[in-house]
Amino acid sequence: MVGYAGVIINSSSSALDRAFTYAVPDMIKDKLQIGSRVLVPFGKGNKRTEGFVVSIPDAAKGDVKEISSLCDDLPLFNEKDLALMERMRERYLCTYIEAIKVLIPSGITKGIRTRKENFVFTGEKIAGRYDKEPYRTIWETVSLNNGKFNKNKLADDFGLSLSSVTSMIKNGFLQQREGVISRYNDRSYSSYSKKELNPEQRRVVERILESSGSEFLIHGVTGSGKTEIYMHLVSEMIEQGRDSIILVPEIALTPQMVERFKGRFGSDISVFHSRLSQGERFDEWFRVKEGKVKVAIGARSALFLPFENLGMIVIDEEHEGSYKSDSDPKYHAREIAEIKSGLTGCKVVLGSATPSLESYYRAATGEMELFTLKERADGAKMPAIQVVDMREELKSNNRSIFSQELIKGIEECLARKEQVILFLNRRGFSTFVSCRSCGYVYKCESCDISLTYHHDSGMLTCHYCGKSRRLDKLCPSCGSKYIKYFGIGTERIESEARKQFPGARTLRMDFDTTRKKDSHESIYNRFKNQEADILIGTQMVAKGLDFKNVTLVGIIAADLSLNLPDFRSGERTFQLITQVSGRAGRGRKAGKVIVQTYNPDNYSIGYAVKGDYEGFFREEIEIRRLMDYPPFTEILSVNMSSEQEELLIKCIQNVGIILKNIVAGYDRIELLGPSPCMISKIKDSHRWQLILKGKIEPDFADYIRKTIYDLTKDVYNSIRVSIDINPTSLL
DNA sequence: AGCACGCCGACT
DNA sequence: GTCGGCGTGCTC
Repeated sequence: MVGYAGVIINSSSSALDRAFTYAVPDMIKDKLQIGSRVLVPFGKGNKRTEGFVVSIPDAAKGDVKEISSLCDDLPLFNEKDLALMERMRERYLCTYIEAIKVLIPSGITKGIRTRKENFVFTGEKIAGRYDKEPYRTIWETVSLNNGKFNKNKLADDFGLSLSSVTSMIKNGFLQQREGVISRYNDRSYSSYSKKELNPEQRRVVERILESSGSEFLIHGVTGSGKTEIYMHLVSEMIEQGRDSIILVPEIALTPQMVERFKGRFGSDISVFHSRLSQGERFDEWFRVKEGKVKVAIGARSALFLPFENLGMIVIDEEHEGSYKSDSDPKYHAREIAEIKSGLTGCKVVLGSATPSLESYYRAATGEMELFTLKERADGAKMPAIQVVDMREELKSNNRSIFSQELIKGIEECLARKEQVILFLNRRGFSTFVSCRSCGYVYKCESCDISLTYHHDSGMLTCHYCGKSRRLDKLCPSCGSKYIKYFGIGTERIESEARKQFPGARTLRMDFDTTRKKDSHESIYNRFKNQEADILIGTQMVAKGLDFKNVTLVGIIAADLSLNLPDFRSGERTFQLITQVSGRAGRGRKAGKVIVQTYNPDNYSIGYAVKGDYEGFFREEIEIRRLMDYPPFTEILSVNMSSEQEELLIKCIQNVGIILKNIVAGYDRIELLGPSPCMISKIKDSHRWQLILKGKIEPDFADYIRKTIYDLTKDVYNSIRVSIDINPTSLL
């Protein structure tokens, strides 16, 4: 009997997105499994192509070719992963190969192997002419460090002669054995011992463990001790012999968080840091596969680590946008976790101080269990929040970016030798530069966006394509020297703060100051050690940082995110204000937050200031219901981009007409557009979009995908099409 | 996506 | 008579 295998070809073309049947040669018959990586002859030229086995049928129709070879000893995914891949294909309209590529470490197809080295062990007892120095010392040294080093490192570290070591190996007094070394950076962290839970925390842990439900939402104010709950759950899982995955937003993968988990779980843990090299990722993936790891903590990609016995997935700060992938497959970590839960029976624990509307709605309707933690675990008080109406400041002739109230607050805080965080969600010095004489605005040549002036570098930078150019002293259009700067960024805040509070030491934490490796950690530590009084930052100061001496947080412009034309802008504003406020008063001292805004009456600002999530939820969910937005509907956005604007418009309008006809047959689906995107050009690429809103079933989505694919296949090279289910924003 | 096949014009 | 341009269609 001949065996066959269904193979997915490693090619990005969606025309090849199906299994091809190959005959399995006898040689590899007993080793080949679902998930095996193979080389197969493919196409007219029978070019050796990489593929992945996804089925083992016992018959094949028509002519089949034979698999050339098996690439690895072990398969890279199993049948559960296969089921996950199918679901991803359905949900995210991706290809098999795209799904496979998020499941396996990227390095493997590029030929990355485990790194091996020859380690030195002691051999026979030295005798004869070797029974003297330096051989005795060498033998002694090796016996104390048996198998720990290779011969070069041994010679280097202990000042031994490499040639003597080599000759001892040759004569059998020492021997070399091959061992796998990990590229994993094994920095040691001080141990972080288990903390007693308060009754509220203990109730949550117990309830999650005993419940037969699979999904839970912990709605806990910042500082309510969610992390400690996670740790207790993980410990419990380890005792039951089950593994856990802790997902945290990229931005929260701070040394602090990692430190705590490493301190608690030691070498049982794998950290999926955002900047792991391919080799390091590969090694971590295999450590998990070999069962050497019981807990993984990491960004969304850690979800796909090959745990055999998964007991729990925690998604911390579940509302965070970074849980949605921006490259294909555009999956959402929360959805993947749910699918995995369905496949493996693991529990999914979501945690947030500001849950996403989607999750809270599901908890409210009983789809998952909700826990609400209203108190900070250490008994610290929630900070008092005060709103300052910036329109009043203007009326009383204060044109500075700081309100009187904020200036007073900072001065008092500095006088008490306490620290301040100032938050503004925009980097640079000024976001809009124009000529007062002729009205010329500095815009990016490649993008439809005004350039941001960076005072540090003296450059005008495009925040979309990254292009920079020097700011001319004279207007390039009329030659006038009256250049004016509008729109504030973090750099400007820093320079104003220095002017206003000359004695204070400032630190800035934004994309520009954290670009270098470890600079994030360094700024964090410097502020923590009170080497600065005022920390100015963007988003990244909003998450997870825990500074005991910070008693004042100033939100410079709460409305920045409010005015974006996106249905989630209210939710974002609420989240941002709440998260940033949570940075104040985390120690014994009471905290205070000052929120500056031009829209003090806006509901999301109002509820955030009151710390009233439920109130915000009730109002926002009604708006969503009325407007037919998620969670009541789903959104399928179709983005098309091209350097050829005319071709793009013609093409997307054509697609629009066809889709309109299709949608007419569904009474619960609505088509919006085509229209140019908010940012209509990025990197010389013009961007247009179509939006489908309504009850979107997998079959319908697949039909739409196929239709669009057919309509654009002849312009494949000039127009890029991207389809996204429930995008994070519609910009 | 590659790759071969095929039909047509151009060139030694 | 042969080389090579790219449009078309298939890949177990």
